[in-house]
Amino acid sequence: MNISTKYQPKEAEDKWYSYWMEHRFFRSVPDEREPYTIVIPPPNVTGVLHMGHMLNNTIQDVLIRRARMKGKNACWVPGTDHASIATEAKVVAMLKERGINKKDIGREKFMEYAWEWKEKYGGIILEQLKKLGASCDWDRTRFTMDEDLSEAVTDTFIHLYKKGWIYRGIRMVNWDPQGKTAVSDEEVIRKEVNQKLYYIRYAVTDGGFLTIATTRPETIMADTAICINPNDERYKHLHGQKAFIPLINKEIPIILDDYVDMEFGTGCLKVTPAHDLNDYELGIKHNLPVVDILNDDGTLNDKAQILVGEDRFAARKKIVPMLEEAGSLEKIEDYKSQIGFSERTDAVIEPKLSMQWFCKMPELARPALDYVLKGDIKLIPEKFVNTYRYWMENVKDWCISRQLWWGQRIPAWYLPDGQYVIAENGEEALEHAKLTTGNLEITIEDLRQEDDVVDTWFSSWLWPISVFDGFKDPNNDDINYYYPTNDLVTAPEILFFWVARMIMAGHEFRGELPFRNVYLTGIVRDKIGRKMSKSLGNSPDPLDLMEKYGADGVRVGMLFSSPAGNDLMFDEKHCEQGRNFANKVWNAFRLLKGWQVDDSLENKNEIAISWFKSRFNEALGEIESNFAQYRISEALMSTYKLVWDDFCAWYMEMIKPAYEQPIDKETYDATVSFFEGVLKILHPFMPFITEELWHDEDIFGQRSVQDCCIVAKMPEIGQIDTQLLREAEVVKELITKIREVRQTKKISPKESLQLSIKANSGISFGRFENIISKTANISNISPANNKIESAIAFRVSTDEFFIPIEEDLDTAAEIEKLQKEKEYLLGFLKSVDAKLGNDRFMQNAKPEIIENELKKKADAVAKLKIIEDNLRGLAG
RNA sequence: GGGAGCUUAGCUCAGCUGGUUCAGAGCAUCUGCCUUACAAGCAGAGGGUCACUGGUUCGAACCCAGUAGCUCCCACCA
Repeated sequence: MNISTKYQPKEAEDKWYSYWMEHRFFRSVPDEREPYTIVIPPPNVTGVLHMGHMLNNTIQDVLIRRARMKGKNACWVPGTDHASIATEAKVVAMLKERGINKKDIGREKFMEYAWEWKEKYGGIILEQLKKLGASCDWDRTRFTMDEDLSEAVTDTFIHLYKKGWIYRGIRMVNWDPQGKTAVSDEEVIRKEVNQKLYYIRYAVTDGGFLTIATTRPETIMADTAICINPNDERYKHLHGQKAFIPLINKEIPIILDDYVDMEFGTGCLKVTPAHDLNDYELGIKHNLPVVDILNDDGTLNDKAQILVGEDRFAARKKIVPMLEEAGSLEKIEDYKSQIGFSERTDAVIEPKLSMQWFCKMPELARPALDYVLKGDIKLIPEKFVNTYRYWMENVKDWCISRQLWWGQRIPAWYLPDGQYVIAENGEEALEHAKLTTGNLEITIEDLRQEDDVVDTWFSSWLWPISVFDGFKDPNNDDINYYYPTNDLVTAPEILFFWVARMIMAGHEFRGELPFRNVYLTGIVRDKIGRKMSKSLGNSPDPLDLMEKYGADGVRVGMLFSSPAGNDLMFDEKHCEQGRNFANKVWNAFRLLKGWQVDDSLENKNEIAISWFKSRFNEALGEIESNFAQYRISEALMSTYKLVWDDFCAWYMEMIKPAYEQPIDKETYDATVSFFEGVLKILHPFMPFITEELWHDEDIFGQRSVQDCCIVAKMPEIGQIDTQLLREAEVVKELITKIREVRQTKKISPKESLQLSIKANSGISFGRFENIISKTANISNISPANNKIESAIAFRVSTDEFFIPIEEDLDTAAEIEKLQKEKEYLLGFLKSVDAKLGNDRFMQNAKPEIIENELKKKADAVAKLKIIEDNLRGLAG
C-alpha cells in the first residue's frame, strides 16, 4: 500500500468542490421537505476575506451542511453588499490616482467607473469563500444594488413616506469630511484620544479679559457667544458685557446659562453653534446666529476670515502660534477625551448642520423589540437581549440620506419652488408634481431628483426578503417557502445596524420575523488579545492558512475556541491541531483500507463492536444536544474525542488484527459501517477529507454519482447499553493501570504479562478478555480467589488485580501506599457519616441524594475492607 | 457618568436545578517509546486556595452582599 502517511488536502479540495458544484448539491429549490435557510451577512463587494469572515462562514457552513444531512432542504443564500461609503471611497481614490476628480466627471460617468470597479473586484470574496468549502446556492447570489433589490429600496422608501415616517429636515449630523457625507449615530465610533486643552483669552468690552478653555482653537472664528453660568460669582462683572474673538476681533455677546459647568476649565464656554451639538442647542435657546466656517471636506471657508483653505487640523496647528503672538494664549494642558471617528473612513467626525432625510423609528422598533423579548427570535448568547432592549427603547430617528453617488438614489424630485414629491420614477414624479401644483405645463426638465442616496443599511435591512424577491412578487414560491429563515450568523457589532433593522423591516414589510435564531460570533483577536486589523498587520491571510493547513484544518481551528459571543483568541496552533486531526482520520482510513478479509475467521470482537456502537450513540446524543444549544465548538470537541479517542485509540486497537493477518468479515463490516458513521458526523466540520474518503472503492465499493457524503443521512441515535459502557470504563482503567505498571516497572510493552483478577464488583471480566490481552499484552487471565503472592497488586474501584513478577516487591512502600489510601477513606467515611447523621440533611436533602450518600458509604466500606485485608496480608 | 458581563490548571475554555470518591476538557508541559495506520504519532504522568472577603445553607465554583482587576456597550461636559 503506497498511500502517503499524510493527508494532502489541496487536490481533494479542488476536486470535491468542483464535483459538488457540477452535481448541484448546493442548489435548493422549494419542495416538500422542511426548509432550512440561512442568508449570508453580505460582505462588502470590494472586500477581501478576513478572519472574521472565516469564523462567520465556517459556522454557517457547519449549520447548513448539518441541516442538509438531516434531510432538510438546506438553502444558503450568498451575496454582497454595495457598501456605499466604503466602495465610493475606494473608487474615488482609484480615480484620484488616475488624476480624475469625482466632481469633474459628474454623477453618470462616476457611476460607470464604479460599476466597472465592482465588476472587476466585486465578488473576489465569494470566490475565496468557495475555498473554505462554503456550500452556498451560488445560483441565488445577490447584490444589494441588483435592479430588483434597488427597486425594493425605492418601494419601501415610498411606503414609509406615505406612513409619514420619513421626513426631511435640518439637523446637526455626524459629518464625515473624508467621505463627504453624513453618517448615522451608529456609524460613529468613539475613541479616547490624547488632546490638548487650549486656554484662550478674549478681550471684554469693560477693558478686561476672560479666558475660555477649548480643544478646538481653530473654531473660535465661528463663535457667536461666550456663555457663563449665571451663578458663577467670579464672573458677575461680565454680565451684559461683550467679548472680542481674538485674531479677527469680532464682537460677540456674553450670555448666561446654567448649562455651563463652573467646575470645568475656566467656567467660560465659547459657543460655536455650527460645530458642536450642545452649542447648537444653546444657540437655538439664545437665538444666536450660526456661523459655519467649514467646507464639506473639513477645510476652512472664507467665513473664517483667516486660515481660509486650511484643513481643520492644519488650522489648529497654525492658529496656536498666531494666538501666542497676539498674546491671547494663556496656556496649553494635556487632556484626554472621546472623539468620534467614522466607522468606514476613520476620519474624525465633524458635527455639522445640514439638510438630511430621516426615518422615524419608535413604531418600527416596538414590534421588533417584542419578537426578541417574547423569545420568538432568540439571540445567542442571551446576554445580548439586554443590550438590544436598551437600544430599542432609546432608539433615535435614523438619518438615512448620504451625500454619495454609489447607492440607491432617494426617490424625491424637487419642483422649481422648492417643494418635493416622492415617486417611483421621473414620470410618476411629474404626475405628482402636476397634481400638487395644479400646473399642467410643468415638464420633466423642471424637476430635479434628490442627489443623495440612502444609507447602505436602508437596503441591507431588506436582505432576507429581497433575496427571495419578496417585494416585487410578495407571493412567490421562494419567499413563501424559505421565509422566515432559520438562523442568522453575524457579529455583535452590527446587532443594531443590521439585525435590529432586519427585524423591523421583516415585521413592517412582511408582517413576520425574518429569522428565528441569531448566533452572534465573537471578534477574532490575535493571541495577545488585540483585534485583528490591517493596520496592525496581525491578521494572517486566510488563504495562506488554508494553503498551509488545508481548509478542513482551518475550519476546525476556527471552531475549536469560539463559543458564541466570546471573542476568539486566534492562534495558528489551533489550525495545526485541525490539520493533525485530519491526518488522524486519514490514517485510520489507511489502516482500514489495508485489511484483508478472511471469511472463514470467526468474530472475536463482539464486545468491542457493541461497546463502540453504544459509545457512538452516546456521543451522537452529546453532539445533538450541543448543536441544539448552538454550542458548536463543544459539538466539535465531542466529535473530536469520539473519533480520536474512542474510535482510533480504543476501538481500532481492540479489533486490529496482528500484522499482515486477515480480519473476520463481521468485524470488518461493522468497522466499515462505523467509519462511515464517523465520516458523516465529521462532514459538517471537515467537508473535504470526509468526501474524499467516502468515495474510496476498496472500503465502500462503487458509489453512485449522487451518493455523496454531503447528502448522506446523518446517523440517528440508536440503542445505548449503559451497563456495557460502564463496565468498559472499568476495563479501560484496568488497561491504563497495566500500562502504568509497565512504565513504572520498566517492563517493555512487548513482554507479555499474566493477570489474575479478583472481581468483587460483579463485573464479568471474562467477556473483555480478548480486549484486555490485546491492548495490554496479557498472555493469560485467570481468576484469583485470594491474594497472589509475589505480584504487583492494584485495584480499580473494588476489583483487585495481580500481575505476578519475578523481582522482589517493595513491601514497605506498598504498605505506606495502602495506609495513605486507608486514611483518606476513613476521612471520607467520616464526612459521609456526618452528613447521614445530620437530621437537617436527612430532612432536607432529596431522596436520591440520600440514597447516593448511602451508596458512597457502602462503597467506601467495601474498599476499606479490601485495603485492610491487603494490609494484613502484607504484614503477615 | 450609566449599564451589561467576566475572573476556574501555564494558555483557551466547560462546569446545566447548590448534592457522586479531594473540580473537567483541549492545547501546552514532563517521562518513556521510530511498537508495521499515523513522530502531524503512541503510551503514561504531573498540574487548581474555583479573584478576594464575608453571608445564606445540612452542603457553595454555583445563591446573596461587598472589594479588587479586566472586557464590552451606551452617553454632548467645552
